[in-house]
Amino acid sequence: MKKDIIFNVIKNSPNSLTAEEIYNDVSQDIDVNLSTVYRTLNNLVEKDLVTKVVRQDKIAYYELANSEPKHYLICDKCNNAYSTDMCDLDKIARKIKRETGFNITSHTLEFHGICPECLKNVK
Amino acid sequence: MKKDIIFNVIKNSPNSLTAEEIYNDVSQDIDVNLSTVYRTLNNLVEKDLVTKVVRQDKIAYYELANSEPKHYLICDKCNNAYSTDMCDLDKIARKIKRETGFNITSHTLEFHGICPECLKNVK
DNA sequence: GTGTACTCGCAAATGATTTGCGTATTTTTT
DNA sequence: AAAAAATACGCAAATCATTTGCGAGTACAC
Repeated sequence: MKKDIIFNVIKNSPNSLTAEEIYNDVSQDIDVNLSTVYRTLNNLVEKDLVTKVVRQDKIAYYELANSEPKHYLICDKCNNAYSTDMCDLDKIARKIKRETGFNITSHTLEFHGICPECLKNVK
Repeated sequence: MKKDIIFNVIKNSPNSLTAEEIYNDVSQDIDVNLSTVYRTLNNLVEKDLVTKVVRQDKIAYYELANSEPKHYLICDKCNNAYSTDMCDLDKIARKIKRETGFNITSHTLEFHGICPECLKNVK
């Protein structure tokens, strides 16, 4: 069924995707409705197979759950998102847990700025 | 003018506010339209007086610019947001800049989990 | 005083996402 | 395998935060 096809698109994508990107991709192979994509996506998120992250642009991005942490470098010029694992947040999370008693289960981190590509073009 | 009143609400609030919260607050004193609040907010953000952060709930939160970094502990039960500065992201940002050439200008960090209050009630 | 620039309110538009509902399609039960 | 129960899906309309067009009101400049 369509759920598998949608899930595969996410599984095979190196970066997180919007519902629309997923819809466009899936549409090339099968006939599907955008609302079905959204419904399926919510389903996959509920089942913890997919992670949904809302970024500053207010659009939800989906990616495989348990894939590496959701830390992005987002270029404010070209709007591309690069992910990075260059961050030791787990340590910080543990510290917060220890010192505040807040039971942290997930986190999102978004760096904004200008990517090297765009920096070149500015000059 | 109304811009000052709106700005003051933000200035005097210890935590970040939604447009609607600001609207409700301001409405107690003066007659104002919600679209004016939004327009003013965008204005203040443009002038770098106010910072806008979109959280995972897809709602924009506004706070005084240059106030401490935007790191939140958000409880998924009560939905309260606690801010924390217990994180050394500037160091990480510098490292990323150094190693990738990405020119980072800002960042947002959101921890999700259950706050100590709600943890108590669960049991 | 007349022009020019803001500031606002109001109603309508936007855009991502959700939902109601009727119809297929699959799965379970007998 | 047929009937019953549960899902999956398309379509159109609804949602909800936020934005925008437009016309009226207000302020400050020449």
